[in-house]
Amino acid sequence: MATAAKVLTSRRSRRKGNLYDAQCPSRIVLDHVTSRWGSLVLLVLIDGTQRFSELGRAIGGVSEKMLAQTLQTLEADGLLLRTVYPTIPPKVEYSLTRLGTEAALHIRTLTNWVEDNVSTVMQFRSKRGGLQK
Amino acid sequence: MATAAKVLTSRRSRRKGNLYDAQCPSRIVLDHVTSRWGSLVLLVLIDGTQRFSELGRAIGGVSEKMLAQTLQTLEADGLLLRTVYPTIPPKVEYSLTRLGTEAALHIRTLTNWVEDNVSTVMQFRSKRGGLQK
DNA sequence: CGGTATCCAGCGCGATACTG
DNA sequence: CAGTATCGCGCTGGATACCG
Repeated sequence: MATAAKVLTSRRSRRKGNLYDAQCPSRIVLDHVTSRWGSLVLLVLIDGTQRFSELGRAIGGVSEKMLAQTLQTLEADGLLLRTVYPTIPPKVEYSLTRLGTEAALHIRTLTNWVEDNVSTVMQFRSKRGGLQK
Repeated sequence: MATAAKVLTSRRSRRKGNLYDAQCPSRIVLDHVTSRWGSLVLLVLIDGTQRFSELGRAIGGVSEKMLAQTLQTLEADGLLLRTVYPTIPPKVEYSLTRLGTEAALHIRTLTNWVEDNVSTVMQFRSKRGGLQK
């Protein structure tokens, strides 16, 4: 139906950016804050400044490589601040910027909702008897 | 310092689930709703019921395989409802459940925030001159 | 139309080793 | 301590073909 197609088109054009494109900046930033380790870093840093190794221990199960990569990305996005103390041994602290704090609070809202509703979801899944993936 | 470790421990135990474990149900559900195509499906369905091919066209760039897989996952999670009309040609409609609507609105809040702030992030990135990944 | 089945290329990510 | 460099495997996901 042409009408249905038209409705869809108008719906799409109403959106500000289009997250539908993988190259879209919004999509990229969204991927950063919702990524496996990105979201956890943001959540941990809500509680305050942390050092590199503290972050690693607090999160758990993250390799140094992925932690460093994640931190670089979030810093480049302006979501967190990296402070280097030129001492021996070296000491580097990470904290949220204003932008990062906003992002982190949104992530926390989302994760809180998930945690509040996960039992409902799991009941649903077990009834269906499958797809425990 | 032992104290720092203690603080961290107490911080972690304060959380309800621990998203830090990849096998944690909460983490899995979070991955589903924030996944590449999962979030887009939820956003599109806020506007109302859609057929399989309509979803595909509305989202754009998604393969049939990934769309089907995403829809199965979200249906298994109880986030969306799949209605099959046994006609020829077949017709299948997808709509959000109450749970799915809640999730979708949270996703929309997050994506709206990202779109509102993406310009700030991009300015930040271009100043730094690198990491356009 | 609305899927499933199969194949396989790319790269995300962990493991390991090394550095200032 | 806080990383970077390199290698290799595993799984995600796209392309293609087929089905009810």
